[in-house]
Amino acid sequence: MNTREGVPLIDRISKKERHQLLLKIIGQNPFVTDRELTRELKVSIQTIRLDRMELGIPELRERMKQMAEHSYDQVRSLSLDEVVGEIVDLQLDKSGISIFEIREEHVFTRNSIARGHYVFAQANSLAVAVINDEIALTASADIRFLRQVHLNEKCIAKAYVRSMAGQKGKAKVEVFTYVGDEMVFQGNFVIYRSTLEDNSEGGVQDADRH
Amino acid sequence: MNTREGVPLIDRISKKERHQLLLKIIGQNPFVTDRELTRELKVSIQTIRLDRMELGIPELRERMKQMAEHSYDQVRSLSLDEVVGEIVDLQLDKSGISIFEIREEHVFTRNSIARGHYVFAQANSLAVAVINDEIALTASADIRFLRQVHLNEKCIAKAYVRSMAGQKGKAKVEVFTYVGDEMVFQGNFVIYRSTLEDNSEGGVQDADRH
DNA sequence: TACTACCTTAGTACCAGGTTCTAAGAGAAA
DNA sequence: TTTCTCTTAGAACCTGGTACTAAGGTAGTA
Repeated sequence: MNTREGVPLIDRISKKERHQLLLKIIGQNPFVTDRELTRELKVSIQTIRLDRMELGIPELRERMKQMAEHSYDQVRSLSLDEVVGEIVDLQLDKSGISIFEIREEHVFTRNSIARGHYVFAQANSLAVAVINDEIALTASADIRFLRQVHLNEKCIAKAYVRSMAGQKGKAKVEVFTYVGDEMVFQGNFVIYRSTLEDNSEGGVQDADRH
Repeated sequence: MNTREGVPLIDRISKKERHQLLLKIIGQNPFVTDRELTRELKVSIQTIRLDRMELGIPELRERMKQMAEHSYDQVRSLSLDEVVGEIVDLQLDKSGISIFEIREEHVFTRNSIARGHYVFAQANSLAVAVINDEIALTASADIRFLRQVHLNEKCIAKAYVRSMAGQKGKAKVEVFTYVGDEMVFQGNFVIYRSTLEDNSEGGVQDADRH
């Protein structure tokens, strides 16, 4: 044990401890190089590399690549997220259907139950989308969460336009969300609509909606 | 101009065109190497590198690093996002305040008005957070969007626990959201709570909540 | 026609941050 | 003493570049 004179075990830590420390350091800062790690852990660069191998930690560049790819995927899926849920059927001013699968990022980590606002967001997005109007905004809503929705469940929301209130600027939309044939959510939305209200801005109500 | 025999200007494009193409290709796939680009653009690797220099496009590794750093920041801010909005005051089972700033990603691109479900999400998160319970889930809600919220506006949500319904498993929470001193949203939430319901699982109601 | 400017290509040296492999020493256990 | 694990060292090699020098083609112009 460290045959030197008075110095007994100064900062000599076990392999296991070093591995824990290594995981922690890389966890906190994934952009650290092996050379920087030698300074923090006081071992040679070869040891660092053996450690990474044992722990299955890829090299810095690979770590960055994975993060970059991950973020690229995320950005792409977020930009698709104009609407929460995928609209699979849409009859403007009549009805619409959207599908939304509950993933990790939508649930409480404690119990894997979906956060209410994601279920709401799907219904809200669909209620807005189904209104054939340039500007459609939620005015109010009356909602019920009928049963908990869990990780990996697929929510199918169906929206029906119930009343156009004589073009008076508001539409009522009813949304039912199902998992399988169980209803998990029900909401009555009142949606503001812009067109044909007071000033007819002419011809925009057929603008491209997808 | 291409002194060879019959072949006139076959896929000989101008520098400008090549630059446009280069930008497009890297835009579509930031993970492309210079070597791969030589195959797509039919020029030498030196030309590719001169082009990148002129256009100020960094090398592959630098591009990946930037994306990774960007996503790292995002992930960190997202993981704070257990709750939509930042909770600045919390008196469990009594009241809470959260702040949420409307950014680009929260608005309709057309008119920069916040999507309703973000405003709802802030209120819903706060309503759930204010309940001092292991498991708290939204059962139903009655909400009003009182005025549109625009890009860069700061929403301040205040939640008040109105009734504990005699520990019967439900709590009523009222949430008011303001921009400045204007009320923009109001919601009445009914929140399921787990503890002290039918089976007393003992001592968990003081579990760490932050 | 020659001169000049620009574009393109080739090649070399060098770099960071590694992998892979061989080898050897130190300390502890059998 | 031998054996084993842990640690360190060093060399060869890899990818995806940068930085720099040099040379050839092409085009326009005097």
